[in-house]
Amino acid sequence: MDYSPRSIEKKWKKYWDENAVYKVYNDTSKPKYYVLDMFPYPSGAGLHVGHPLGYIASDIFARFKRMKGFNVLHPMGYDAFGLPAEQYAVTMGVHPAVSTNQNIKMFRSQMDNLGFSFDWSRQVNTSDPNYYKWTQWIFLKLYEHYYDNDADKAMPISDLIVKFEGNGTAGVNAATSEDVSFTAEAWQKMSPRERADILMNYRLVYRKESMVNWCEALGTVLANDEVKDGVSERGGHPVVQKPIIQWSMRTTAYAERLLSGLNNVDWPDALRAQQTNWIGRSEGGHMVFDIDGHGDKIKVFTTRPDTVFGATFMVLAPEHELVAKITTNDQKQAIDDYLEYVNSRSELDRISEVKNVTGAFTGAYAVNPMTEENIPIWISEYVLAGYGTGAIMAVPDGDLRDKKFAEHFGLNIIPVVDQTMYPDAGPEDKVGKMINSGFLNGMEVKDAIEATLEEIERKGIGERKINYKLRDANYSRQRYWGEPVPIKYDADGVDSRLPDNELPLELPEMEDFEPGNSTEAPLARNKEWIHSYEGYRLEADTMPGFAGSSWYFMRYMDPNNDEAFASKEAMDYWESVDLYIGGAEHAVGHLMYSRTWHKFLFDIGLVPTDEPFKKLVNQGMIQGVIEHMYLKKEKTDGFSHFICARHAAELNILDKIAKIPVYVDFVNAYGTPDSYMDISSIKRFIEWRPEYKNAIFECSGGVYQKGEYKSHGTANDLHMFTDSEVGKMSKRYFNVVNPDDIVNNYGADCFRMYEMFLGPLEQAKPWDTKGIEGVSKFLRKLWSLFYADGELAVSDEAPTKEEFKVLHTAIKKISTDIERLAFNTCVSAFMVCVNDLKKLNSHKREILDPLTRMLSPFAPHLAEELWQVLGQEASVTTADFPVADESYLKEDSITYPICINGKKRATADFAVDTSKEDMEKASLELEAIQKWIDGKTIRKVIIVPKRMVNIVVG
RNA sequence: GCCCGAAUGGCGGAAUUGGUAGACGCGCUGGAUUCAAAAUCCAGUUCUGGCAACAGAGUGGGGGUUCGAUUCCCCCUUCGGGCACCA
Repeated sequence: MDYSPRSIEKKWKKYWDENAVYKVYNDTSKPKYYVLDMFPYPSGAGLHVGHPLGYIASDIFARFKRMKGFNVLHPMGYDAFGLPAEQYAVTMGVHPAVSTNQNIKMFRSQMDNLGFSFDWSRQVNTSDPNYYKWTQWIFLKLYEHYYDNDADKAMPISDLIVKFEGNGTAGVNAATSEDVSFTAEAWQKMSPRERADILMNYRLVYRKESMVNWCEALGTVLANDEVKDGVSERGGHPVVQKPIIQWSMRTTAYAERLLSGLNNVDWPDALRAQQTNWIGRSEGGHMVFDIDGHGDKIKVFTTRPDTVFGATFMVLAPEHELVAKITTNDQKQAIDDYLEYVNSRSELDRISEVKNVTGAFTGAYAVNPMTEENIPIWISEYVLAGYGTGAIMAVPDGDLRDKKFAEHFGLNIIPVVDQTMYPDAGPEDKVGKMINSGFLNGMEVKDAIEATLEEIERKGIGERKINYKLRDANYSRQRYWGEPVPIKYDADGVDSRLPDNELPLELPEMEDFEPGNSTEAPLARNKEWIHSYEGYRLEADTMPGFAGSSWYFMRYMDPNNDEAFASKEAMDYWESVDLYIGGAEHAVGHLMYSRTWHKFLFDIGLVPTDEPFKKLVNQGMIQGVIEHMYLKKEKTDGFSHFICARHAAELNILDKIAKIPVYVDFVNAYGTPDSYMDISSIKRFIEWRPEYKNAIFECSGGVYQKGEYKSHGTANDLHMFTDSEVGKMSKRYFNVVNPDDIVNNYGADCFRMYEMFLGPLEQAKPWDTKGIEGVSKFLRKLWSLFYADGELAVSDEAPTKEEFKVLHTAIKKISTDIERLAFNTCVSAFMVCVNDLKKLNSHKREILDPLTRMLSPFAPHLAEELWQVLGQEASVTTADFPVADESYLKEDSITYPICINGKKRATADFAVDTSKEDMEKASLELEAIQKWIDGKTIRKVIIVPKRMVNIVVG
């Protein structure tokens, strides 16, 4: 009988299905382990070989843990709401509900092809009303809480109202959008609308007019992490800043805990660094400057209070609220012109022209509180409205940007830090001695910072302050395909929540779901739905994609509960995710939002842990080979003109060519430095791209056009080198390898093992289809240990010590390597083991039984089949993972390298119990060693047990 | 500009706490089998010199610590990823 992966895999897939082998029960008698994959959004593109990498790794680990006696939760679901799903629907011209369902079916069938051990009965789908009911419910919990800075946790808004009624804002220390203060009496006198507005200032999800990233092409607001390089992450459309009334989530309230929590998780350093950067904590102080002739004051944030004596001007963000107030009549025109210029610029313009110095003078002056001197107030783009207070004290001597600004506009520069003692330091380094700085003169910068902070606190003109780059997340999307926000407004605009028993607030069916070209959301067009509640108007914006994905991992614990998002018992048992595997692209988006949600749910006692994901691993991308043809930018006699890549280099015209990607299978020897196209490949190319049917193809040997090859004299055929590089696997590079094809040719087991064999899980690595032969060969070899010459070969004979040694070496290596997720070396260990057994011609049951169990996480279908061949009844996935017996690994004697000054010069066998003295003596007497120590003194002899003998001579 | 990470044969990559560098696979070379091919099996494969035994060099480059460094420390180069006027 030959190894036939197709029939085996079909058979066992059916068996697993029918016997619900992977169904998980909340069986609290066993220790639990939770292995999670980042769930996919069901796009229409289908999987390529890179996608399943993380799923395969998590599946191997989940199966391993299961065999080690853990009750393993290993679920899968779909992130079906949100922009990508809706964009796909819009481009395909179908309803997102329809396309989402189709895509889910396709994903499911592709995943089923690979033998994953997901418990599909726990599947979640974020666009299912039974699921998003709880997304809305958690949203309302956020809405009903505020962040109490003193308690350092979320507290009910109802508590806050009690405080307002008693003492107004006195004694309230909470995270807010704006500082407000009022008395209890004032609170009593407020209208419902005024009170509602006040409370909004505290809620953890709040509605407010704020500057947002508006993407016209997508017709919606985007969160900061959805904007990359000034354009939308999805589609690369321009993004502008625009003031819109919309919902936000007060992530900033959790900034400090999001930062400190990173110390308690086992995550990759790169990811932690990225989140740390994104949070961007900086210590400094607030300082208040009087404005000459105005009652208003300007508050600034600075990390360098010590340099205040050198603050020779101030800069406000163009959007700063005081700009209009303080601008003098003389300067009004200049300021208006500048504001118009600022408004005309997109995010992309701002980013690409960072170096340009621009600004305008308001005509007003502030008073430097230390020097008492009047300093001019300017506005400029380089001061951001969203960070700090949107205003700075400018110290040309302490900050390069301030310096450039001062030089450009001819403003005063006072040196305040003498850094001559630190020749390598720049102005941004906090070192040097203070000069021209009154009471600070002579102090070191670090001491001066402290002294200034004490001084401003004493004077009452400022205080210590920690600032974060992290911004509150935009929570509204002016799109159709998302969770409706369960909030209604009365005629006065007073907001209120829907009661729990009205949830879910279902997304209405709409034929016309496309985004409008204004900021009005599609749901606003559905008048009937909007006015579902008599006398009220429903919120028309929907929630962003990250809403549903911020808590889905808790739902898997108890997916069908309609009393709670998950029962307390289920959560107390499963607790949190032990291992989370997914792409690094979610570093600051999904992972930041879910941590915030989780900390909030922890604060209000609804989840048992503060952090959701204990250990996290980013799987690396599997890359493809991209082959380019070189096309001259200018046509020749009206024809497109392709040129051999090497010939173009010889002619030195590389700057005059465009690279166009072609299907890799048009190219001979693709992926190598010698990849090239000949006439038959060119013919296939022309068939694919008829617009080039008359194009000229030129290499150093000749020219091909319209089916005719004209040699330059040499007899060579057309041989056009292409340009190979390794890069993303993507439709636009025509280099996508479909896992279904690989599975059809080699089987899922082979595909799984090969993906793991390619390299370390976390590393990017190129796909090479040829290499899979090695794994395929290994599987057939393994099969031949069970069936030799088509006959069942398993024998009940007792194995030799040598056979046991081969087996237990592999068990030891593989079980430690699975634990550290080094699956690539596991596959190597399997190969070594099978090769050795093959050499020993070993077909013994006592060897093959543990080998089969050990194989099961990697090649589950094949392992089941072999398990049955061995005469076992139940599924191998419920068997125990073998344990290495160290007694077989012990050696009677060990071969030691004998080194002279660290260089190996001989080897010698020593019995394990040989004393160090005897080993030293024997080593020095070795003939091969004698010639190396001849005439030299022996300084010492180092003996490292089980490793080596090193003789130091000199 | 700032913050991470990486660099090992022709290629993908191995190498627990510093202890025989190149496991395993691909590719390549030679051989067996075959009428022939595929498949399979065996042997070889870091570089230089040598028929060989063997010798020398060798983990991006330069320095250091050590009996001994792919591994630890300092400097530099290149590549990859992230952030980007954050006061």
